Amino acid sequence: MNVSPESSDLLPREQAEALLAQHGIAATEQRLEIARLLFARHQHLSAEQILAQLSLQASRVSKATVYNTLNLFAETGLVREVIIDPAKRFYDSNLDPHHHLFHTDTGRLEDVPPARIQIADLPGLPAGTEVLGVDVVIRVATRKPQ
Amino acid sequence: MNVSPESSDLLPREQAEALLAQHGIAATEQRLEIARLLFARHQHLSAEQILAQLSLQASRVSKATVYNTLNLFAETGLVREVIIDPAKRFYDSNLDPHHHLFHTDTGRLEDVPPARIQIADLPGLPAGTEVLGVDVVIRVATRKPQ
DNA sequence: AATACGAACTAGACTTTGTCTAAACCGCTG
DNA sequence: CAGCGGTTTAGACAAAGTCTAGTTCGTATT
Repeated sequence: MNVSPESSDLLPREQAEALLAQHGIAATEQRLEIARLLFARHQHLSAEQILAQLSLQASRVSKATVYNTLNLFAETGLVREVIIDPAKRFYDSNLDPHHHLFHTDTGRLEDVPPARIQIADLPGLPAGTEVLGVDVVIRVATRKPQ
Repeated sequence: MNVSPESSDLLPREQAEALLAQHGIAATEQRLEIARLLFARHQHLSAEQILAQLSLQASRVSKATVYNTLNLFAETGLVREVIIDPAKRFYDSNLDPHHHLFHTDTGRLEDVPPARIQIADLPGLPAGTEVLGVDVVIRVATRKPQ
C-alpha cells in the first residue's frame, strides 16, 4: 500500500546542481543529496530529520557533514534558518518571503503568506549594520478542552 | 571607582512580592531573588547569566531551581521567553508589547518599539487554536568592513 | 602513471543547554 | 510531633551542535 515516500520524490539531480551553482557552492555527492531532499518541496526540516531521512535511503552522510552543509547553505542564502523551537533549528526550503505559524504543542511549523502582515518601516538601524532578515513568528497552542 | 553593579540595583523586595502575587506564584526566597534581579530593569537574561549573577551575590540558588523558576515565570506570563539565539533562551523582563532587534555577531538583543511595525491582520487561524504571541525579530549584522 | 595539494568528508570526542530523579527540606495542619 | 504538599538541591542524564585529527577524493603537475 505504501510507496516509500522518499525514493520517489527527490528533486531531480540536475535541478539540485543548478541550485548549488547559483549560490556558488561546489557540488559534492553529499551536498546534492541533502539539497535534493530538502528542496523536494517546501518544508521545514531539522538537521536530525535530514540525517534520519538520508539513512533511510541508501545514502549515509555523516552527522558532521549534515551540519556543515546546512550551515553552508544558510550562509549563502540557499536555505533559511528558522529559530523557533528552542531545542533545534529548522531549515526552510521556501525562499519566497513569508512568515511562520508555530504550533507549540505539536512542534509543527506552517508558512504564512506575507501579504497579511505589514512591516511598516523599520526603525532607523544603528549605522553600519545590515539587516539579515525580519522574522515574524505566530505562536499558537491548541485551546485547552475547556 | 566601580560600585558593585548588582548589589545596589535590585528590585525592592516588596515589589517583587507584589509581582509574584499578581501572577499567583507562591513567594519563596529563591523566586524572589530571581525576580528582584530580572526586574531590576528592562533586560534580557539567559538562565546561565542569572545563575552567574546570583552566585556573585551571596545567594546560591541551584541550577535546577533557576530553570524551574524561569519556566514557571514564563508559563504564568510574568516574563516573556524570547527564542532568538539558537543556543540559549532569553527571558525578557519588559512586559509591554514590543519587538526585538538581534545583533547576530555580538549576541546583543535590543527592544524595538511596536509602533513602527504593523501586524495588519492575522490570517484566519486554524479553529480551536489560540495565539500565544506574535514575535517579530529583526536580525542584523555589522556590515563587513568592506 | 605517480605525486602533490586543497577541499570535503568522517568518526567520535567534546561542550553546552536544559531536563529529570531521588533525596532532603520547610512550613503547616491535624 | 507526625504527616503532607510543595520547593529546593546535587548530580546524573539527554539532545543538539561543534570541533579535531585523520582519511578520502578530485584535479593539477610533473
